[in-house]
Amino acid sequence: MGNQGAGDQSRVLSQAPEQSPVPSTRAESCPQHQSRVLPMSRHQQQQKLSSSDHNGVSVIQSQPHSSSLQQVPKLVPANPSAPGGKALAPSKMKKSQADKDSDEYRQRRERNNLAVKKSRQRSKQKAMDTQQRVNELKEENERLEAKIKLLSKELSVLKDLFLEHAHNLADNVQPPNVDGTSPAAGAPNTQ
Amino acid sequence: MGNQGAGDQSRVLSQAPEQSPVPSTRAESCPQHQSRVLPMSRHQQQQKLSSSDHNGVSVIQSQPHSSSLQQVPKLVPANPSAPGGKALAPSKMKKSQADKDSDEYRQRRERNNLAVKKSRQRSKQKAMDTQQRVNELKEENERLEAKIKLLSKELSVLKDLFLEHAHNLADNVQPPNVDGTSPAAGAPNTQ
DNA sequence: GCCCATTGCGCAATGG
DNA sequence: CCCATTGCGCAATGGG
Repeated sequence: MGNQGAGDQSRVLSQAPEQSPVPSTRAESCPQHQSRVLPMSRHQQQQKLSSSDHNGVSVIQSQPHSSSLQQVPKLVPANPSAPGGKALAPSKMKKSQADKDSDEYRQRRERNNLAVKKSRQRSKQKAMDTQQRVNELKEENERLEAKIKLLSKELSVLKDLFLEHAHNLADNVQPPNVDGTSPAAGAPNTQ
Repeated sequence: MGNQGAGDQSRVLSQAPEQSPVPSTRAESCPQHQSRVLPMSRHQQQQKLSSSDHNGVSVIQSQPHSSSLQQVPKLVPANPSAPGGKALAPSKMKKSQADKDSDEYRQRRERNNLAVKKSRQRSKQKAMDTQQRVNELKEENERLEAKIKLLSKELSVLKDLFLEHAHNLADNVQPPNVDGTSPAAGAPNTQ
């Protein structure tokens, strides 16, 4: 959605009502610029790991409302427009073009691109780690379940043994007594 | 990297060596086009969830080598250039511009953008689910550990009881018999 | 104020 | 041909 252009000189086709809720600042001109050699300063490693370099992309950016908000130019090519109010003259705008050609701008972009690449790589790694953690935990879980099973079995065996023993006592120690008045060896608690 | 421009009509500033390792296909003109209202056909829901709509971005695309490979135009605005060989005349190129303005192209882009948004949303969701899974498994683990602890304790208590009982037997059932010839009530297996 | 990190977004290539 | 996924660059924004 974000796309909107002011100086569209052709191709109006069917729609294009030029709605633009923010009629303010708009870029008109649109030279090609680019072709930057990119000094690759900074860390200058130019890893180029996942290099595809598939396409040459030129991006023409118009700072519409962002500038109208009179914010700081941030990374964007020092937006000298937006004098204070909003919606400046729809004339000269090749200015921003120059900004994009600026050495500084390209450097900033380059650095940001690296940062982005790094960030994404980390993000992906983190995701993989999390998945790995899931697998580990699942394994651990199975181990624990098995142990529980074992312990339970052991416990039941021991209890049975106990019971049996009690019976033996009842049978051997007090064989004559059959009326059930025997205090011990009652219904064994199966707990 | 990829960026390069040919038809910059003004503003050359300092650098701009116009290197271009791929002298082939290049876009020159650079109208603003855009302002596309985007019919939002297809599903036309226009969720606009994370809407920022921060900027209007025009992208001028040159299909350098990809076209030289004489591949199918894919999504790119039907690249009629690349007759067969490579590196075509650096002249007319407003053609591709028209392609980008094409209704079809915009529709394809729009659909792709939606697909991308959807895909990313799912991806993010999946990541969150995985994280959630980790938490659940961790909890489950604790539960199991606790259970193991409990069972172990129970088992040890039972064993002690067993032992004690055996002692009692030895002491009460056969107090007179001290020579150890008694068959029963030997050393209880501690197992 | 600058820098890096993160995030949303659009484009294009590619896989299914 | 369509959609899904992925790599990438841009810009906005957050935190130091």
